[in-house]
Amino acid sequence: MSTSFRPHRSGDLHFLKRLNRSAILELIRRSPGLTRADIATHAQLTKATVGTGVQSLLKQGWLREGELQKSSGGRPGRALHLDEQHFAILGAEVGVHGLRLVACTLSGQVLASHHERLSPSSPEMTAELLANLLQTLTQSPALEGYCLLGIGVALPGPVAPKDAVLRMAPNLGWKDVRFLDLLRHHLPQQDGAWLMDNEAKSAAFGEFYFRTGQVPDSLVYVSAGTGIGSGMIEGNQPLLSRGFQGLAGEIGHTVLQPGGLYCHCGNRGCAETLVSGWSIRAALGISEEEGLIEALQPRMHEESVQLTLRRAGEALGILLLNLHHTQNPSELVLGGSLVQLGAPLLDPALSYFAAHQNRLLGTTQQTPLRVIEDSTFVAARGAAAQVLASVIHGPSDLI
Amino acid sequence: MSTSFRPHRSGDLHFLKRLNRSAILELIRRSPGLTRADIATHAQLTKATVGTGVQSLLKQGWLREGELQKSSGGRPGRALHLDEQHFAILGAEVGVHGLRLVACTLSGQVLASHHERLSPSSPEMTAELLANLLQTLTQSPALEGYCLLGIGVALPGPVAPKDAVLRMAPNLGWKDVRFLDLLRHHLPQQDGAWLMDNEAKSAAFGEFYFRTGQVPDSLVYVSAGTGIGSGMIEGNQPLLSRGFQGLAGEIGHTVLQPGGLYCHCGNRGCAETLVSGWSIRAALGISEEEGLIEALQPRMHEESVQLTLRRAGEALGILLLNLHHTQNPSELVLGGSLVQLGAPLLDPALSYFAAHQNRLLGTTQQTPLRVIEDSTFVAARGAAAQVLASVIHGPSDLI
DNA sequence: GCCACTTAGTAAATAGATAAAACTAAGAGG
DNA sequence: CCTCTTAGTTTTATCTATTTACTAAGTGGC
Repeated sequence: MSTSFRPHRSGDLHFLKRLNRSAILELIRRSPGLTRADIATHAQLTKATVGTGVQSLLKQGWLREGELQKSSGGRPGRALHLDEQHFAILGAEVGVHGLRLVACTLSGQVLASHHERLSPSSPEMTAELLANLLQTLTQSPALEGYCLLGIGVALPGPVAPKDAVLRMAPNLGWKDVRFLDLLRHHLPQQDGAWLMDNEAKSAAFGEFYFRTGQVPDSLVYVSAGTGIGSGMIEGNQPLLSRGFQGLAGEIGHTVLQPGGLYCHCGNRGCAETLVSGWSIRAALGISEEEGLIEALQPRMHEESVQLTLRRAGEALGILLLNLHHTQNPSELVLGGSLVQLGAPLLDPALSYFAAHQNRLLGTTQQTPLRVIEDSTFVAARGAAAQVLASVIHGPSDLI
Repeated sequence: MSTSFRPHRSGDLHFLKRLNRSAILELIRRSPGLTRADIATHAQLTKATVGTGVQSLLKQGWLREGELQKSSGGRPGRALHLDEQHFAILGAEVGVHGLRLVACTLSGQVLASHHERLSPSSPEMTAELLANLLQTLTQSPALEGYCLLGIGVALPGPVAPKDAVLRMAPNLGWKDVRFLDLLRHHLPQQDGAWLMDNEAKSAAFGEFYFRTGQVPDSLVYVSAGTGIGSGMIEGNQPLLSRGFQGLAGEIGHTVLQPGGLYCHCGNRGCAETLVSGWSIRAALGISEEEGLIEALQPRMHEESVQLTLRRAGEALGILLLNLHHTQNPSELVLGGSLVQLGAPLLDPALSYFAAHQNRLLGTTQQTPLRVIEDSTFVAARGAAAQVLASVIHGPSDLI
């Protein structure tokens, strides 16, 4: 159960100042080119408050002034943009088949990236390798002159909400790993904000946070790879929920087929027994050593492959529908390596979801579902987004 | 899809004052008897700020001073409590088989209640009847001298998140009903805060908000009645998510049995086809007119009844497990009329959940699950709790 | 009983934030 | 060139929390 004594938010004048500065920064982040006057309108602050806030954000290197706007019968305003040349954030994903690293700007633009294929190894060795790769990345010429805000790490398993422990990673064979501590041991000089989260949650956050213009009210990211995970973001909140034990979003272990096949977790009929990298491998006799996509490419015409993928796709469709009826996000995003299997898997999933989602309400309004073809760096970039948000909204002295 | 332009929170000095006042009030609400000094410690405010805040809350009728605390070598502090004699809140639930009304104090203590059995009728007639019953309730002697903060209404169906529309209530035969507007038409003189929500969400909120002492980090309430719904509250937030179309928590329509029985929503294999008041009636040939519990009581020994309830219970267990793997609350609460069916339904559910919940993490930590035997007024009281929270944290001038 | 010590709570002065009002800047349009 | 409009800054005012000093009210040692 739990239940620390967590009072409601209170604050002093400094807190208020920070709140308003971050609101200004978020507005410009979402809508580059806003003027001070626009911000005053949208944030419900006075011109004076916005003026001083913007001034300090300019000085601190968060913003830069842009061109004059077109006038419509008055003094033209000056556009404000994020300063893309001052701060950068590091993000990394520890995946079952390799490490992915990115460095990106405040807007999420990738300055440098690296993808290192490797087989699962111990937490310690993985942390050491990742530390070295991060060290190399920070020295890349693209990062010259940037000030690093921190490091975010996405991991393939549930992460406990408070104490930064990876509870387990079945496909890596890890259990109760304090990965950040291991990493920090090899990167002692790197300061700033450090955090880690489940990869689907990092990905969800990044897909939400780095979007500009129209932003959905809520978004669920479904990560379909060796396992199936999900993350939800809602209400423009800078943090996203991990659940009590870090199990929030573990939709791969929701039961879809009572009495069905045994899952590696010991339960029967988990969604992952129907749709996941490992269950497809098991069904089609593909070893861990082979790449799933590469192994299946030449066998796509086989009937057993088509049938397996169709069944997996239907299960994925059910998962999407169940998310619709539990979280009901205003947008769904589907990523992960299984997406590369293409139509044989995705068509049944998408058509099941499209056909069933409106039955209950009897409407025709479809929840938009976006499929990310290449999600290689999505989780790593999302982890960087989480770091950025924690700096902007947390107790940092950089803002 | 959606996506209004929703900026991050900003605020002025008045907002800050309100924020601190509500933090103080929430602390005392959760831990009656705290002194000003305790509050200063917990809320991280100075003694002076707490002092002036408490003073104004005393004057406005939110708080009252209590006894002196025991001294431990210094001036004893004075205990602060909610003023239980000044404000009251009305809550109502429109159920399939009747109306439930409560009036409660700031701590959730029920001052007066009423349960009116009736069969489904039109929204207009129901609203008129409820208005009359509320009117009567407000004139009950127990409410003498109380100042009413507002009215909350819980409804048996998805409520759209923004525009206060009951999207549908399958078991009432309603669709797109602006119930508050109908109700207000018959209660024009009643002012204060008005709101409505889905009954499971109201119940979830009330079970969380009116608890004192140790409070769970998150809580999911599962309402098992004619249909199955759920609501989740998390992170001490004063509001709870309805999802984009109001479908969040509609776990009764998650698919548990692909290709299973047809549900009234038109899909197949929804959880409600396995466990719900209507599916149990259908399976055992019990008409809408009879009370389900009353009809089953004498038939409990029949094998078909036992089998039906066992199967329903297993499905309920799967639902609980799936919630565990999607939301992962730190506490589960099970309520609704089906609870009255007792062990034949509950035992399979609870034992399934207990046996399967720890498989993934391999721990022995059990998520506490509380079964509410009599949840008659839980949703109505929860709706009142929502009103109270909206007054405390909203833009009211009462605080 | 006296006195040092401790903690609770209040009062007055101070600091720091946003707001309000006045002002300057800069363009459109007649 | 003048008026009107909008953007942004400066100055002043207001408001809130903090700081500091103080009063209140206990404990415990002597």
